[in-house]
Amino acid sequence: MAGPGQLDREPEVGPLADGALVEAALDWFADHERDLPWRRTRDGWSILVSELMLQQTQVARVLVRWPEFLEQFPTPARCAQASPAEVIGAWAGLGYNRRAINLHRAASVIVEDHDGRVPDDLGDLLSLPGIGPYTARAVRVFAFCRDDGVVDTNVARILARTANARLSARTAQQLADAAVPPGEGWRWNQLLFDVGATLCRPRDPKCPACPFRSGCGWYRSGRPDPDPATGSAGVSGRQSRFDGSDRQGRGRLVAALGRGPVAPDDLAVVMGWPDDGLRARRVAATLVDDGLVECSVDGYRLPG
DNA sequence: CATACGTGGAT
DNA sequence: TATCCACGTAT
Repeated sequence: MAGPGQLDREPEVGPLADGALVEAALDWFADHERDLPWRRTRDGWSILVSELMLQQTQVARVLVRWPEFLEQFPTPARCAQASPAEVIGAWAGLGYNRRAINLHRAASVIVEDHDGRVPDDLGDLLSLPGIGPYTARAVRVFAFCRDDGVVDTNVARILARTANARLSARTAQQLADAAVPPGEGWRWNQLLFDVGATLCRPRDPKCPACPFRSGCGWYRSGRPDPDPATGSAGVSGRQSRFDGSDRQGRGRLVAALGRGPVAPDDLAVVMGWPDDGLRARRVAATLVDDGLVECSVDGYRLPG
């Protein structure tokens, strides 16, 4: 069935699924593995919390916050028993506060539907609030030693560059899964994270030091523009400005509520829009919708 | 499929 | 000082 269209088809098995390349990469990892504390546990809850934090926060800050959170909420049951306000408080400063609420809700589902243990079934994990394709597979691989491919933005970039193609989400996941050496899911995915973080950077990638260079389609063709990672599935693009955004006001309100309730008359000032009470109430309503904030005639507070 | 979502660091 | 960047999920 050879035809003109075949060359345009996305690959089903990429260059990473190659024995020699796998060996080179595992050797590289043995010498360059980052020493991160969550790599020393296989506890499902600890892994789940670390992955949720690492979605949005730099490693340096998670290093401090992860053990603190787990000390306060060492199990799904202890998290589910706490009030949303306590979990939001423990999340303070990490950003994307909706995820604190989702974590609290996920803990409740884990207690009620899974006997208090983080499930290892992909569908069960995906059905938990705040857990999508990345986190579900990360938990399966890093807590339960499954052989899934874990596609974050770094892995998505590696996949696109080695395949020298812009990939769809489906193809990226397929390539990632196909590349996992059987029985080596944990090591393989951790090493891809480290290659992405230290070598296969968005700009100025360190190709000469990369264990994948001999099989990398983009490198072998001379790294032409455009970078195939640009616009490939799972690779982050540009973002809107934060200063003056609704997000900024949401963050200010949640931070203030962590210190105590806010009266209706203070809302606009707290959110940073002293001359726009309408906007303040509108944006505060989105936080109420998210379950992050409660509102009454007395004012605003975190949900007890 | 494009956009909203937070905070801090890098340039 | 201003701008850009990271990070996956929900919708």
